[in-house]
Amino acid sequence: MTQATNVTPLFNDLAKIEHDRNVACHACSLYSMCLPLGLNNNDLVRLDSIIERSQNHKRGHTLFTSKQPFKSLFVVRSGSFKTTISATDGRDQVTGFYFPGEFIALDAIHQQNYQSTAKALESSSVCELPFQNMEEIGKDMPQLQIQMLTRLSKELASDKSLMLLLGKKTADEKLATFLLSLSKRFQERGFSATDFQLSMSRSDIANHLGLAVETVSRLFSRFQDGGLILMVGKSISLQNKQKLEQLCG
Amino acid sequence: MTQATNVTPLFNDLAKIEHDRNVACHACSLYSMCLPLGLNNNDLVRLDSIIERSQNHKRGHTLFTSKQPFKSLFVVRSGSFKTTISATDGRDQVTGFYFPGEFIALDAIHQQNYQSTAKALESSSVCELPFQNMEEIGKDMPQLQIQMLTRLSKELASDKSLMLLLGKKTADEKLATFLLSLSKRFQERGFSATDFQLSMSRSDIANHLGLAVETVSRLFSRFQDGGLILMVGKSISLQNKQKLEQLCG
DNA sequence: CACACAAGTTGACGTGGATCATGGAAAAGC
DNA sequence: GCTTTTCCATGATCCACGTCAACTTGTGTG
Repeated sequence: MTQATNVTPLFNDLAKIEHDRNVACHACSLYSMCLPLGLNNNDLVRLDSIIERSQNHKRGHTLFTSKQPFKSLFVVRSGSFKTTISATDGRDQVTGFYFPGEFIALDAIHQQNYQSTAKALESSSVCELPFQNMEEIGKDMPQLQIQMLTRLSKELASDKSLMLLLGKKTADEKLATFLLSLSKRFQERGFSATDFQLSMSRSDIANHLGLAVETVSRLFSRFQDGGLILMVGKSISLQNKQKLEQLCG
Repeated sequence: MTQATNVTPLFNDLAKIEHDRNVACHACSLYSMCLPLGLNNNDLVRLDSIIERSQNHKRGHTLFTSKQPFKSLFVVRSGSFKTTISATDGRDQVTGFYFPGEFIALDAIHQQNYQSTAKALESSSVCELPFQNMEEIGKDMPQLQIQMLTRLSKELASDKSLMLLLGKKTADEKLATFLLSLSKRFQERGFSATDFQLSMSRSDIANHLGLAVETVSRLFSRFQDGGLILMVGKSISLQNKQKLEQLCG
């Protein structure tokens, strides 16, 4: 525990990054990794005008649920979210975790309804993009359309990697891959690539990776014993990224 | 075997559907489920002009491989394809099977390179859409852009379902889900929903579902013994769709 | 701060499906 | 045609990970 106080200040906490609800895209700290990248000033203002910036959503708050009518796309502004889909018998699968600058609900565009359920993992906020309006302004903004295609394509690619993970990897490989994927995404956002908070529960992680909670728990312990990581509650520090990379397969 | 000759004429064989290489979109039998749907005549002609229609690709032919520079999207015109991605150690995952009217390589848009490898499962042909040109003409054709978004979103949704399958379902549920998904796609294309050819090998199926070949083989036998299906080589007939649906979970 | 309840850890044990092994059937090459 | 190779089926065995159970640690609430 004394160790914890040592380490904590370094750890990223995405919920701690306060965003003024009224901050426009051009002034947003996420600008460089968000949708508006590459738009000219006029277009940016127009995009800005259709965006609805949310209040804070508390941990556990449901952004939308599967079967609700599809109205808007969402971009995480602060905090983090998970999405899940359910089988008929209630089993569900965590299909993704979403961090600032990332889109939620892209899989709903082709339908009248959301395809999944999105929940905040911590205090979080989003930018809401009413899809009707996006279609409308998109007609005059080819650059925006390209951006959207790119975003969708990127999520597609990462979903395919997850298929490889779910279908072919062992438990160790799964967890190592997961940790490094988080690491990379934090780094892209200007945070430490080695020290961060896991905003999701062990059981969310287990579910996402197709494992049992107990297995994840044991693996964290083994990784720690092996000097790969250092965990204190939800804070994790990657001690040996090279070894983790070897483990990914 | 005598039974086989009885049944065979009914079975769909996508490779058998001959397409004149020069047939334009408006005259194509896939029109109603393909990209151009909803375009006006002018736009259709313009889209038509950038499409390069391929020769026949033989079974096993590689359309593109991962790491090759991304140049074009492809739409299956006849036959079928599989896509795979590989782990560093050579293990690979069949990420999808593609039938007439379906897009291949949507996950490559955001990168310079293809993210996966695409192989023909049988004698097949494709329409090639050079992406540069698509971007170009897309600027004046919002309807085309929407179509593209919709297509991407649809694949995203089906990938999420596959995650649920890979992460949470038992072997029986996996296979039942797979068979019904094929059934649905054949039906959408105007073919029998119950009698069709499996153009992919057992091992492709196993790989795609995160199972061993032996397991798939055993399951086919068990399904047949249980009166759920009737198989002769690569031809399958779904005898009890209702029971299969119950099995999906 | 104490109480209740959810989340996480760890051990013992069981099992679904992988792996290994063998033989037959179909397809591909010559 | 014959040979070779790949594909498929089925039985015997094994093991990675799930399940069950008991305990500890965190967390939110009045």
